[in-house]
Amino acid sequence: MSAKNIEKDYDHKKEKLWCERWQDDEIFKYIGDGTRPRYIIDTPPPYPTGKLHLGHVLNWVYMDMDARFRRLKGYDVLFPQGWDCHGLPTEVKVEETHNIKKNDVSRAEFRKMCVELTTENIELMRHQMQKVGFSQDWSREFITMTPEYRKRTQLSFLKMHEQELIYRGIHPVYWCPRCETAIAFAEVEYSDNKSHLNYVNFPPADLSDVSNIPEDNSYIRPDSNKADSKEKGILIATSRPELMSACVAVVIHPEDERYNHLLGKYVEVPLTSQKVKIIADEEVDPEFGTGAVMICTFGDKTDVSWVNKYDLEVIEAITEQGIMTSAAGKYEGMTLQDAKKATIKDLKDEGYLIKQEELDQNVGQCWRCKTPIEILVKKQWFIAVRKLIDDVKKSSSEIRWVPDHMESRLLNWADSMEWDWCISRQRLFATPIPVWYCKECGKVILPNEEDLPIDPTEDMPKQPCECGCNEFIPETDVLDTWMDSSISPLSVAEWPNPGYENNFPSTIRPQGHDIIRTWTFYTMLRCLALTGKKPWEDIIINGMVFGEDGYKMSKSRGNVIGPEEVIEEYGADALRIWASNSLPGSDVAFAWKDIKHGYKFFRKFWNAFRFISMHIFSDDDLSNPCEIEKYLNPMDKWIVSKFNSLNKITNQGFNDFEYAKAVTTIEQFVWHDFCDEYIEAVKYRLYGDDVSDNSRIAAKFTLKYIVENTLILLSPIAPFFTEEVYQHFNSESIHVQKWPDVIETLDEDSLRDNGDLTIELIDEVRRFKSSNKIPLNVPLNTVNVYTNGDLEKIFNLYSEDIKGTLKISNLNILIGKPDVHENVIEVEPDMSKIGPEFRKDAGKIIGYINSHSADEIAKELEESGNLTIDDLEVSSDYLNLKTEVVGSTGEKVDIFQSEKLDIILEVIR
RNA sequence: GGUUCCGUGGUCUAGGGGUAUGAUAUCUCGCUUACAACGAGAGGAUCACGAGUUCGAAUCUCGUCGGAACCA
Repeated sequence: MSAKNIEKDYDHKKEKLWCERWQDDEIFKYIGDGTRPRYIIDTPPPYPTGKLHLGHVLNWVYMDMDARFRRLKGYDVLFPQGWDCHGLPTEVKVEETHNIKKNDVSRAEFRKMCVELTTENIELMRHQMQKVGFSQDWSREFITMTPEYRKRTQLSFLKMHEQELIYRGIHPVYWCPRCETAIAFAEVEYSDNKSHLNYVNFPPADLSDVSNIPEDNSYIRPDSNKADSKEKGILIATSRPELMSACVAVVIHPEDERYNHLLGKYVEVPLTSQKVKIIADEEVDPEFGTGAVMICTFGDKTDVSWVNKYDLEVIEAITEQGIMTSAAGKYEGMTLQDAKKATIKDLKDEGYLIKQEELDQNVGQCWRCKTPIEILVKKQWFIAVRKLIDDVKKSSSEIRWVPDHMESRLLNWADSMEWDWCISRQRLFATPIPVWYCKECGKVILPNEEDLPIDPTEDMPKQPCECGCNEFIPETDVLDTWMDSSISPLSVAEWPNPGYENNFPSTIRPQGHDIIRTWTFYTMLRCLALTGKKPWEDIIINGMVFGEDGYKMSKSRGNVIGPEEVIEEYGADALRIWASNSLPGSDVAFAWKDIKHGYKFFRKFWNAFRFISMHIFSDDDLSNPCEIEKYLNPMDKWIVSKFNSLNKITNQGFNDFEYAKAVTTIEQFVWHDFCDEYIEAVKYRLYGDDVSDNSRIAAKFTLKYIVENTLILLSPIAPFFTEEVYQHFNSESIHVQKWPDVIETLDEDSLRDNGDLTIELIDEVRRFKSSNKIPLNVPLNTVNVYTNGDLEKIFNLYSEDIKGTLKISNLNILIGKPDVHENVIEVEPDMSKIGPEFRKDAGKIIGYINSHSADEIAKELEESGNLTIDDLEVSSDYLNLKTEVVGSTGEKVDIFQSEKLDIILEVIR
């Protein structure tokens, strides 16, 4: 191969050829036979929207770098990809595209349309993922809408039902009256709203006709004795007067002196006239409104906890559609809004309403349609989350969290669980709840495991009910989508097939911090319930992606940038390098300049490769490292020792998920140590006529070694670029290579340090040239380096490289000082020495130095060797003296003093 | 409202008891037989504010203010 074949510029458009090749060669396939240590990734199954966004990219770049790194380290990596298909957005989209309502067609037909749309979207996203270079084993893909997956979800339902961790119960649930479905806590969105706080008089109840006053907290049904609206009872404040008909008690703070004489007394609810007791609870804020609150079924979450706590009755005043029921009396059939207006008007007319004031409210609404949610009492299926909280917390402590502070999000959430997890959904496109009810006795009938998956609306139980009845009512509700995705590590391991334990728990769960309270929590819970084990060893959390404006990327904010536009212009590797240059857990801002920076880095690396390609693919034989190593000169050893450091730092960076550290260290090494310093320092050996063959071959060998192996370190981050270059060295893919070994014989700090000092000297001469307006390539006649004994030894070792790199004809490295004067121009206290030594007196010394001129101090030092400050003796060891040199003879020389090294240069042009 | 994270040159960022790293932008100089989309140099930060601990605080502690995210 010769230089002619290397393109002038790196072409990122070639990336797509490599993805095809990798897929064809199946180099990412999981073996799973245990011959190599296993590394299992519990890949998140994204919702197939059809569009990959930068949040996905960040999340998947972490996974992909991890997968590729572990492969280099010899692991058998299982990196699967799943799709979490079920969900309301798809149903809505299908209704839109086909211009239908879901009930216009049969359940089966509607589901078919959803499956079609989802299949298309998966295909699109699969393709987009490959374009970013993600190295999943696509033969292990899992799709939650398939029969195989549905079988697992339903099986997990049966298993948990057996353990009585799943139950059907009457329970308050968040309900969207528009979507007519229960929704999970996580699906409730809160938004600030203006509303009114109504001050309503609840007059004292006339109990004269009531024969038996209940001993508990039950309310008393309306009777003929109607109270006078004007009679002063208790003034309550409410933002939801339309729920007055569902009022079952009034609650005050136990220490509120305005009201506590009323405790246990009954008041009459205006308009609907039931008589309710006044009770006390600490939760009431006496400062808010009037300090007296009505408890309804259910105005908000606190109502639910009070109803439970005080064993209050339940009055259902709202239907699933958000319409008032017969319990609402004359308001029956009205919408909530109409009932509210009518109630307020009636309260006013009848003299109950004392005043209204504006109220800033934080209203819970449906995340999808933004309709305010209600709390209804419904028969639903639940998972008994609270039984498992302690297990989840214990399991969490056995998992390594990266970063560790993310664990507190899970623990705080687990501790705040008040309700169980409602898993029924009144939708269509989801895994059916595998249950029938006996038409006769109402018994819950479950299918046999071997018959799964089933759809109770299409299949029937194989046996009659115990009561003899052979007619069944199918459960039409379906399962919450988290029921599918929260068994992903089990699905990845192909649970419950024999041998699943080999691949479970997963080694790692990579995910965003936004779903710790959902996906993480549910997965831990379900895996514990189903296997008794934690789902993963490690969990690595990525942050959210922000736009260039500093806010989280979102459509509504209009700051979204798609991966495809970045890839088109700068390539996937530039995008990946942006993503890699971040910390787990921290949010990452997108910035075009970061992308450009990555792009520039690849150009720089490409050019370095193009340069060395002109030399290393030559007639010189570089194939015998053992032989060549003998001829490595000090500069070669320096760059190899620096590479050894790089190897260790990146290894540790990848291992600890400190990707930013890995990528910046590689960049620094390539750009500065290798390109700016090493390549410049070997040119004379490549081009010079008076250079030995051995020296030339050693230089070429070193160039090749560094580039070839640096590519491997970089390959998890930039799989395309590194493959493109690596192909010039090896016809095998870079992604099936091994992580390079540290060359122990060349892994000494002295090699690195001495080389660094020499580089510093070379830089000083360059600075000298620059400040004297001498072009860099102009040869210098004589350079005398005056320095101390330590540096003299080092520089002499490197003298050939110094001469060659800087084109110096005569280089003399001497101990001592040239015939010049040195003037002290600045004295700085060296706090790192003065502090620990003089402790409390440190301030005195600093004061002395600041109040005396550099000249005075220099004079004192010269005369007595020390500074005498009161009773303290401070030698020059504790001071940093800045000096300037002035030539003392008439000789035509340039004098240059280094600020960093103990050297003075004397240059004769 | 709760929880968590974060405030460091104009902008972004590393570090985390001894006057601060790097990037980017700006200015100056230079065509290094790979790269001018390059290289060298310069200027530019009382490390959000206040108190405490300490000889010494950007760093530790407490408080205040500000920002963001997640959740209610």
